Amino acid sequence: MARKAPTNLEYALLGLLHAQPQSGYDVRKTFATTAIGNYSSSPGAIYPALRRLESNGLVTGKIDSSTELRPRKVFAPSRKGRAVFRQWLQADFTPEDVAKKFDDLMLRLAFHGVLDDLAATRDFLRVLATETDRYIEDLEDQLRQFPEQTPIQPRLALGSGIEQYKAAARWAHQSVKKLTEDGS
Amino acid sequence: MARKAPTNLEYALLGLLHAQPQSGYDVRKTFATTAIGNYSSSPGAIYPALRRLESNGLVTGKIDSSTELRPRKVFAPSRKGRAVFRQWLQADFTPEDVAKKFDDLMLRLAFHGVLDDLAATRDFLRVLATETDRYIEDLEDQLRQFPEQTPIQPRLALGSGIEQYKAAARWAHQSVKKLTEDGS
DNA sequence: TCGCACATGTAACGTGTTACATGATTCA
DNA sequence: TGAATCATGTAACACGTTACATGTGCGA
Repeated sequence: MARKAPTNLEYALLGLLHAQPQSGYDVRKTFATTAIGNYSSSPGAIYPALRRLESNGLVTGKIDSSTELRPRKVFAPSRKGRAVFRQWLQADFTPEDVAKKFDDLMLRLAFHGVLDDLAATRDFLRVLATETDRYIEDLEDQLRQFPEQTPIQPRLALGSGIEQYKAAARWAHQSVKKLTEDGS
Repeated sequence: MARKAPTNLEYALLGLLHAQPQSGYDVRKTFATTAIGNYSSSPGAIYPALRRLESNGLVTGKIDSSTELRPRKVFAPSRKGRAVFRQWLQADFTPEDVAKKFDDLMLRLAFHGVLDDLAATRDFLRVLATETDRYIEDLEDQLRQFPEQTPIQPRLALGSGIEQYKAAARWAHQSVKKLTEDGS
């Protein structure tokens, strides 16, 4: 065994199927119209990913012929799929994740509700907040270490990143507070 | 002809070579230690990309045997490479770019200095600022359209995105102001 | 002598992109 | 009749990831 970990797209699909069993076409619409991750809604990505999930036993597909249109294939997570998904949600994350894969962490957060454990979400956000604070210092160091004559454009680009991470940090701290207040 | 457009990694390499002709190993170090894009420093990405640039005539490589270590291959942009790079910097961008490829735009901004035209950078930021404002409204609409019973986690995840884009918008507007003041 | 920094590369693999194919139903 | 929407899929392709290969010089 020791199967390879699912890709982010596969986790995103698994998450959507947790909320509501649905077809590939349905999730394509979701990807096309909402800001979830930034996953492509291209059929060449979605359908093969659903196939992989199915052949790994993480979802089960059933043909729904009840409609008069072309039959839909509706997928739902299996018990194993649910277990794998929960483990992904609860996995530790590293400083590198904050620096390079912030979006992945937001994807996990978006689906954190399936754990049905606000304390877990609060802890997640707490770690995120402190790691983000740390990374901001890192970025500010990089800005300081730019040589004197560095033109303004790279400074601006880095500055944009810093401002965005600062906003994320404020948001994370505030969210922890919010969850602590109405969660206890 | 009608060559395929370079990848972002290739543009990033081209940009670094504009600042200073250097070897693959040199750029790997840069990628490994700075926040430039989030490009990987893996040799399996860098060396083939440099090869592609070379075979498309965008950079030229010269063996530098002056050191006693294993000889380095130092790359520099060609005339054609410089032209292609400038065109990339000046290309229009779409709302989709702001929504899904903000990082790419920051990469372009970081290298905008090679245009040596502060007015161009200011215009770039102006468009970026207004498009970002627009996208924020989009995201806030999505948040409002969440059904009543939506759990808090997806709201938080979307909220994080909104806060980050708001920070980016403030930064962009402020940068325009800064460039207008000391640029005229 | 062991390992690390320098320096460049290759091979297998998996995944996403793009473009195409198919076919039914609904509406103008 | 033709176009749009529903719905699923495949094939070619290119790129990045991971892991491996190779070889020198230097410091412990």
